[in-house]
Amino acid sequence: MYAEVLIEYNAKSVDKTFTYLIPNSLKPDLQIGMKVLVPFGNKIINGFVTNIKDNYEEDYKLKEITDIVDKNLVLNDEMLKLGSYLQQETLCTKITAYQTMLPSSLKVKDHKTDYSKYIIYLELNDNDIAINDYIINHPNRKKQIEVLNNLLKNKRILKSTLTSNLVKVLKEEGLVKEVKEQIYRLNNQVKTADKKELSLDQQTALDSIILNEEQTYLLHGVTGSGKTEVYMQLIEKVIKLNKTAIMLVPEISLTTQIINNFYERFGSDVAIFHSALSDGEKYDEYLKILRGEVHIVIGTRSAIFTPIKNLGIIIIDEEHSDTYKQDTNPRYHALDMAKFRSHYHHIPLVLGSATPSLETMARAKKGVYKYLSMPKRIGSSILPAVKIVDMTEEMKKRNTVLSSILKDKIIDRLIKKEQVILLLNRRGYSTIITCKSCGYTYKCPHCDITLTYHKSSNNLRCHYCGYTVFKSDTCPECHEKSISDYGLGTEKLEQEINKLIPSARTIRMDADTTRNKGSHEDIIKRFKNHEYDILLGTQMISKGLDFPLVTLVGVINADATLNIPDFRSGERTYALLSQVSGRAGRSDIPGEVIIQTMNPDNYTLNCVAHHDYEKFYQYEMENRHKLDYPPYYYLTSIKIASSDYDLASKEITKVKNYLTNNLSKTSIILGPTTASMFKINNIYRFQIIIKYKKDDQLFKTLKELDELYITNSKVNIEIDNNPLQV
DNA sequence: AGCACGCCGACT
DNA sequence: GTCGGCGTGCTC
Repeated sequence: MYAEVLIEYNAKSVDKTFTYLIPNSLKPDLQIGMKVLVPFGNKIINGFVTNIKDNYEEDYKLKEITDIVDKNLVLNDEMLKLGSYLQQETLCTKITAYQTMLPSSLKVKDHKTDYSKYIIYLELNDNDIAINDYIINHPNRKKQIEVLNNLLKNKRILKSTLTSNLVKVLKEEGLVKEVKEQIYRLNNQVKTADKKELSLDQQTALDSIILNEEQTYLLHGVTGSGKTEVYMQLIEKVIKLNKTAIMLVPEISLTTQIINNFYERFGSDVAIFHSALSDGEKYDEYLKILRGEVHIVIGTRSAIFTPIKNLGIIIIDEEHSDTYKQDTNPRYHALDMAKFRSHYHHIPLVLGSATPSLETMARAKKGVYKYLSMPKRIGSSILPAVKIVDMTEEMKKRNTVLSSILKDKIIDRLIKKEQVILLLNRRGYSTIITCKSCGYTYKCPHCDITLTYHKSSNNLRCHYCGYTVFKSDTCPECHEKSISDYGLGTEKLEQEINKLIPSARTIRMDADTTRNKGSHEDIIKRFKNHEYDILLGTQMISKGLDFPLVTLVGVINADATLNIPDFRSGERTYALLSQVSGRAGRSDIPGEVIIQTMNPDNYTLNCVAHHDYEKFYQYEMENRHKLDYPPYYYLTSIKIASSDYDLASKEITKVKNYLTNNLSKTSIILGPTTASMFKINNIYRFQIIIKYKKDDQLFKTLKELDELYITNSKVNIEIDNNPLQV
């Protein structure tokens, strides 16, 4: 018997199978879809079995498979097919596709590593005579006799409750043995809640979703309309049919409330799966899923690859979130993978959002997806009133950070003992540091961007490569003492608020204050406990949090997100601002939102203010139509990266010619241009954008292009189908 | 990816 | 004349 094995070297040049002999000792266990150890060159490395066959024709001296990495882990037929779909879609190497599907803890270096966690019990060896003799012969060994008597009564004792020496002696006498039992690290969640009464909208949505049928649904529900309850009752229905469910959420750390809801409702029937778990935790959750011990998997993007059997429904919450697309290789979108699985099992796929992506909404309008709407908040709470404040007017009054109306309203909430959330989508202290006398600006020497000033550490940092330099008072160019800073970051905002409203207790949440594990949850918990009055931070404060005391949300600088040069910046701004607005007034007290901007007439902002998604959608679709952008056209981006500027620019021209000669004439090829992040970490990037509606030549051509650079060590090609950013 | 083999420049 | 640069090709 022979096995075809993919080698775990992620290089295009070894992206093919190698044939190995299967030794007799492994024949009973080895299956397609298992990880193995094989000799390759002069090393023993990991591999992945893609096929097992009885004969081998070629005249080549074969080596034997050394061992199986983990007998527990086998990818089934669905997973193998999903893997090859992933590989095709993203043009990644085959081995990358399969590695992506397995938890990273299984990239075993030392193959003896066992990620299973055990609990060890002591049990008696069944030898009553020896035990009796021992007790009689050693009457003064009281501790040991106590243990033996205890064992005669209770069968087993936790080893960890006894001293190691005591255990050692009993084992040496041959009286007891150790028994290992595998345990899971995350466990013992107790079901405490029952299902809630549904509103009419919720009930209609729930009833409209047909199980056992392949269909994608868009569940369009405003913030606070109770989407989570619909998900939970859907899953209950699925479980009653003895089937299982996967629910994807954007980021686990930001959605702990959803997870807790699920734990409360479903107890230990839930496995969670995301990248912040430790290797051991991930291994455990993966095993639970593989062994069929849970019916529900909740997780981030990568959870779409968990091998849960008998799948009955897939739910993607906050469907519009960018986090569902991986921005490193393989550049897959979880939605595509979900569609594959929905098709494989003939089951529904539910996309939930308050602000659907234009692509999704367009498909819903065309009837490709079934459209379900929940336009009202549940209970007595209503959507907050939103006011746009013209900051050009405020600037004249020297109110550079807080408009007078926002300041007054904050003070009002402090008096009423209510809470405030302030969004500023830029971290650090200030965004630009320049010399007033010579115009010098600090830029990163490795990247093509300006450095951000961080006051707490008094240094300047590059937010792309992490380059850090100490800030001096004098200009490094002209040595004048005229360095000054412009632009507003969260750090400065916090300081300004402490200055303007000294009585307010503020807490800041951004990438800088949440670096340590658990700090995120800590900030949320302390704010919820009303240890603070104001939570300020970047977009991470906008997601899925439910603070009943928050009645005011302020957007400090709406232009920060609006002015990002990307065709999706309007869509992102709409989603972000609606989401953060949704944090206001979640309970009985109505909420209020203040949006500060230099562009008070901006269409997108006014749609946000009127909670008018439909109007925004129509307007934005018109723009997309005029400019041939998605959803009217598909996009593919091709980047050429090299540390050699001239080489990269030469190669991108070659790529352009190749595309022009091979793609269909209906496809639009734009560029080459410098990529939006032109120089990062001393690597230069040029890019070409392809816009197409239908191009039979596209995938073939992209593949050929990709292969042209297999052996080129100086130039790298990066192909991204349906990129989120261009 | 890693490693060996192989063909042209500055050195004990 | 040799040491060593990294270009090319192979690994079941």
